[in-house]
Amino acid sequence: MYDQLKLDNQLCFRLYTAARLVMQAYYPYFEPLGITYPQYLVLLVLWEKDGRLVNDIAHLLHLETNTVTPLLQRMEKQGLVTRKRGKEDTRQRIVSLTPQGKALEERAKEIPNCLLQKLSDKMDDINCLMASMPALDQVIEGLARQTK
Amino acid sequence: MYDQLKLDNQLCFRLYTAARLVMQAYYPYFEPLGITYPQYLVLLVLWEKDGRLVNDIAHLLHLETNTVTPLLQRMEKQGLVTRKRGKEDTRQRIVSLTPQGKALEERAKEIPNCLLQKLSDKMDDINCLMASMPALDQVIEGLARQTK
DNA sequence: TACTTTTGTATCGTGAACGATATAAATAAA
DNA sequence: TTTATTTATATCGTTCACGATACAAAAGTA
Repeated sequence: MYDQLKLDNQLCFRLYTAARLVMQAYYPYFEPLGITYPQYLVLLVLWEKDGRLVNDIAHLLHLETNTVTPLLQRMEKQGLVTRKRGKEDTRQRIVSLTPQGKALEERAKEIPNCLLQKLSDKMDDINCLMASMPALDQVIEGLARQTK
Repeated sequence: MYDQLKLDNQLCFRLYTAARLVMQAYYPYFEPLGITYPQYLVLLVLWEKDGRLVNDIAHLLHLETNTVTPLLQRMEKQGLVTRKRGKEDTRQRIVSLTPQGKALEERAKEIPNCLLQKLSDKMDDINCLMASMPALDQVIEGLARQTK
């Protein structure tokens, strides 16, 4: 058994597991809003700046457009966004929030705090991870560069 | 726009993105072996100890059995594992490595180092994250507790 | 202008991930 | 011993995630 192949030694396994479990922790709050975690991410970027192109959203989230397109189609069907064709460039899709989509911001704003409260006994560890966010960003940037 | 709803402030988005990008970084190495990242995780736990039950694997990976069962079925079809019924308890499935599954360990052992080399210019950040692994484990434990 | 390439999005197929549900075997209770 | 409950897997339906591919519009080239 090679040490580098032990689950206990693998950073990636932690990231993979932590990401999934945090998403699961979000779901009790998403359910009343009728959204999923990736849909929440799309809403986050649209709440920051409305009327974006599919490609912009995909880049911001480090996703492929063939992931984002069906995601947006589902969100359109649910009445959260509209997908209008671009005026000058008719290939483009301009994704905009509907009133319902906008209204969710108010209802979502407390969710991050709720999650933190759930983990109030792990506050030291959370702070440690918060402090590592720049390092995470660097690694993400390094990995994103590879695939270019 | 609420600060806590900015993508830039969200730890979870980093975890989600980093986990996906690390998986993508693995794929060039997985492709010659014909496996996926979740299949690699199953192999990791079987290389550590062969002949496990579906439930044990699921618990170790923090996955549901309804995720693991189809995963193992695909791995069986590819000839990486066998799934034999338990002798005493016939509901159980004893998952064991085939010779091919065992043989992959030798070929996989250098993969983690290869990944590290790819990120050699981000070594400081990697070390920072390695140092945060106990914090990540604590948060994972905290979140896993919630869903029980 | 006609042709080629690039760009923006969409479709398709496959493998996760998970909630809900099913099923059969093992265990506990009546 | 019958009945009820728990346990170990499995099946189904939906949503991601992504490689491969398609396609039409836009931009560049001959």
